[in-house]
Amino acid sequence: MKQKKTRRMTVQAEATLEELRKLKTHPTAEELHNILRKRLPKVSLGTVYRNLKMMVREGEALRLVQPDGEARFDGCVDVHYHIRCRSCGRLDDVEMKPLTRIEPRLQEQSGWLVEGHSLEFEGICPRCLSMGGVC
Amino acid sequence: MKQKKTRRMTVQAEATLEELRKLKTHPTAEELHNILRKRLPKVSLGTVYRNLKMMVREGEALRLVQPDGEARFDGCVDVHYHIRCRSCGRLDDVEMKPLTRIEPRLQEQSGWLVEGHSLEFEGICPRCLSMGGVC
DNA sequence: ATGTTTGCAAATCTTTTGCACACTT
DNA sequence: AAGTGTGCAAAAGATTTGCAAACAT
Repeated sequence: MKQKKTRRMTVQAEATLEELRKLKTHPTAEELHNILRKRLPKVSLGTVYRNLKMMVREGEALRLVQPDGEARFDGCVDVHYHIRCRSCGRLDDVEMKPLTRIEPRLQEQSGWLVEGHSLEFEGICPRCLSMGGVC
Repeated sequence: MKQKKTRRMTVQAEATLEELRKLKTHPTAEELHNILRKRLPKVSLGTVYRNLKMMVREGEALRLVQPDGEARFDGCVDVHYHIRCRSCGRLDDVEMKPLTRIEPRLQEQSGWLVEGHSLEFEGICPRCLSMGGVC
């Protein structure tokens, strides 16, 4: 028979989820690691990755891939959209209510079972605009 | 003064663009490399990457990042959307006309200069559906 | 002739994994 | 006590880069 595979609440896992939820900057694993080190000086990057992966699997966090392939993480799992700055790379949330009609419509005419969508904008952020597009 | 930096049309670059445009499967660099080898047995993966990067920079191809961070390339640069199968990973084009109203609307109320968007659906493809979700 | 592109291999970068030990339950 | 999570370092996978030779202009 199978093992129980019960999930344990360690200080590392707890702190990771907590800090991620606190941040609104969609940090990379490494950025989050640096922040966590202030509380837990010996926490390893590998552990951060392991816990982030668990959190994503359990639906407690989102994993967002950047154009360069690096991942950013989001502690808010409600459906929402993002916008990325082409100049400085920052990733912000967007104030826009979720599109609810497109999924059923696509499902009808496509033959796919449509289970979700992600929408990401790109452009230049206010800060970079005020600095002439370079920041 | 600056160099000219003229782009040269080598057989490798030409074949890469040609094969990519022919394919509708959004291949990875490695998949494309394998296809190219049939025509150019000694073409290197590095060269494929270099040419793909140029093509993306010049607006001749799109680079699409997958959840695992690996990139897929698309020789069609018209605005269009994709859908990814959660089961087998395939990435198809979607028949849907581009959303034209969301960008200006977002720009007005956000303070960003909005220059583009990408929309990607996910679900289960017809083939996986017919095989019980596993293919 | 000049300067860009190539093939090769080594280097880089992000993420994963094996292992022995610590810790949660 | 049983078995999961951790830290560390090594491994893996994708992409980039340095270099000398080949090639396009």
